[in-house]
Amino acid sequence: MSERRPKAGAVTIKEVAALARVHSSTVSRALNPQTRSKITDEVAQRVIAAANALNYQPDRSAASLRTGRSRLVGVLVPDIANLVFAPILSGVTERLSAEGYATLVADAGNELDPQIELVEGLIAHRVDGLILATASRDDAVVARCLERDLPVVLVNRAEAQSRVSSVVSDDGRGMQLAVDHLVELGHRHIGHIGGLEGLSTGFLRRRGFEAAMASHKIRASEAPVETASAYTREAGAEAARRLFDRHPALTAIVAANDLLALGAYDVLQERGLTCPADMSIVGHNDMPLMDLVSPALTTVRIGHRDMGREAADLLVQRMLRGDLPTRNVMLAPTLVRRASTAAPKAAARPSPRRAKLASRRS
Amino acid sequence: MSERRPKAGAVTIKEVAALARVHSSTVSRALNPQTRSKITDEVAQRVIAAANALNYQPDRSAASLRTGRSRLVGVLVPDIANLVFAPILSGVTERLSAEGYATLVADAGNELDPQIELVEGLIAHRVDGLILATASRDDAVVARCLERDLPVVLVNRAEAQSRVSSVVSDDGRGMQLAVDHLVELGHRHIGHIGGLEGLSTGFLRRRGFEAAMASHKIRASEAPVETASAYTREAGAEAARRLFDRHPALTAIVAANDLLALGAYDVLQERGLTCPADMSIVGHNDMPLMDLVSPALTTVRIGHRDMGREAADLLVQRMLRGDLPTRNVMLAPTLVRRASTAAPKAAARPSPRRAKLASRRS
DNA sequence: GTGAAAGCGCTAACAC
DNA sequence: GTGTTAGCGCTTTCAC
Repeated sequence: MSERRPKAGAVTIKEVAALARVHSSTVSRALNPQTRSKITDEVAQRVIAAANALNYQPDRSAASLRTGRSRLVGVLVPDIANLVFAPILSGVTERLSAEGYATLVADAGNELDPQIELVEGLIAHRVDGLILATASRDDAVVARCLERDLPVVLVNRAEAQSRVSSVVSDDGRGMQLAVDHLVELGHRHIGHIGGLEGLSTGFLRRRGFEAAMASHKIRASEAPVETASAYTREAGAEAARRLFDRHPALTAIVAANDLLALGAYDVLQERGLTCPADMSIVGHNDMPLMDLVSPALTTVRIGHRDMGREAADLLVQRMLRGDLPTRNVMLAPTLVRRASTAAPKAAARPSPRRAKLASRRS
Repeated sequence: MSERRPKAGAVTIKEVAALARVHSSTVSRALNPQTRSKITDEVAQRVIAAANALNYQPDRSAASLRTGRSRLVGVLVPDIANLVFAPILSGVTERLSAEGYATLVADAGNELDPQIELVEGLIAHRVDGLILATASRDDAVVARCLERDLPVVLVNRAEAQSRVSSVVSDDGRGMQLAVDHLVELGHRHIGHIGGLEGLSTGFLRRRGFEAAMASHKIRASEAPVETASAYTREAGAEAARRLFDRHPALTAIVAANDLLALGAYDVLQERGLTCPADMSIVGHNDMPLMDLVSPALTTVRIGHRDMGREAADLLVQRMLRGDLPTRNVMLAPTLVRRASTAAPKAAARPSPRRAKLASRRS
């Protein structure tokens, strides 16, 4: 018929059936844990022996066609080369493969159109579910999946309305930890390099920063915010420049993520300033290697691997039963104190309160 | 029949055919670029309009079952959380998705059994080909794929015998660059922290180191090697300790990769030594962030993203035509000079040649 | 408990 | 150029 070259070793269920001298449907039943009980032990053993002898692997695309379930899960990440997604992917694939699912990874960027296109491609492969690390606060991909009744779980970034389950870090709490730490060191003029407002991480961390500053009775005018145009070192540097230029009294920066913080490092260097002597900096994420940059970055640690695992668990449950309520899991972040934060220079703006707070440091 | 919940929007070819008032096979032909020419333009337009109206996506598992081709490619990485594999994956998925393939990523570790199991799983999904970033110098997974006539391309690590196509960096050349640089700075006692000898990277870089040292007429006794038990910072630290303890005259280290070099950093720190004043260190790979560690790491840069792209290209061609000769592509590495290398301390071992070489530095 | 038979959605060989 | 038909390999209903 076609010129398709049959893969050597692509053993079919019929060959196994012939070897075990049973019907192919019996082979199917014997090999499926769900239906194994319907078969005599003796026959089942014979089938299993035959399957092993031939190194039989059921064709999943045939099974998928028949059952409507592919045991394939799609994962969309905005940038596979960005270091924070590596541990997320690691957690996701670990858990999914343990549950018998294979993972289709798509590097989808931040634009909607390619994302939709990639999702359509994944749907064409009849994925049983989707994990999105790309979600915006109002995500069109989520809407599309909802229409199609395709199980989805969000990871790292959540939607504003909780239409689907998600696993994220408690971003507000993370910012409170960061600000508390700086205030404790004696800082009162703290700036924020914000992430994109369209993403939950950008939005909630900015709000968390403002709330945390307010909780210390610091006026908004002494808590300036500059929003970066992307989660990159370069965009972080640009925002840091604006912040430093407009607010020379600043003694500390809280960045919405580590890459933005590293951009601030670059600006300090280009201006001949040093961290933490001239400026304290706090990041967010604790990406790999943040303990080795110079100065080692004080940052809010998120358990990205756990986040990936949890998201995979949620998705597996949702794929098993479609009627489960959506769950929005928040993981607790922790502050990792390193060398990029210290008390502000005493000379900067002497004040009784300042001196008192500053003296607290060990 | 079954209790399978039909996915909303899972439009079949028959529905498209009904809407376009043609037979399903005509729809298939009209939508397939290969067979489109067999159809009248007018009918084709009608079919395409109907397909768009219904948002039709052909079921790839059905097509796969019929054609024997799944448009699925499996990628095996030894550690998805290891930063060097992120850019490789990025290049691979970029190129594969451009060619219409989806990528099944498996985090396979370094053990053979789980690797085989994962590959069997990928084969069950009827992948059209495999990209292995996991290969050992004599790889059992490759053997298995060869038996099954499954297209494979190796990336980053090659086999000793070139049974299949591969894309790797020229590891020997990389080591020559590293050693040349150190010798030029005045170093004569240079140690090597080697990678696993069972992997081409470990084996060829160690041999490259020895050859490069010999090319400078440095005796093997002044070019000691310690092999690390894994490509990790911790294993690098252990090997560095052995090297320093046994060869106190050493003034420089060339590590088989960046992580091992960072392990050497850790040992210098624990012994109160500084790099590059007391010891110069060169890495290999130029992973992300190596410019930001302290001191910024001098290292051999490999174009991992390009490597991934090339490997994907090779695989696509191999999947199209099975009779292509194997190709073993070597990418040229470059040396990135940063702050972790400098001339050895003049005091260390004064000698006329040493002084002369050292004086060369700018 | 096992066999027989149908059919998932698609494509390609074969008619006309 | 288009319709008809068969069948990819599997699972599941239906018979016995």
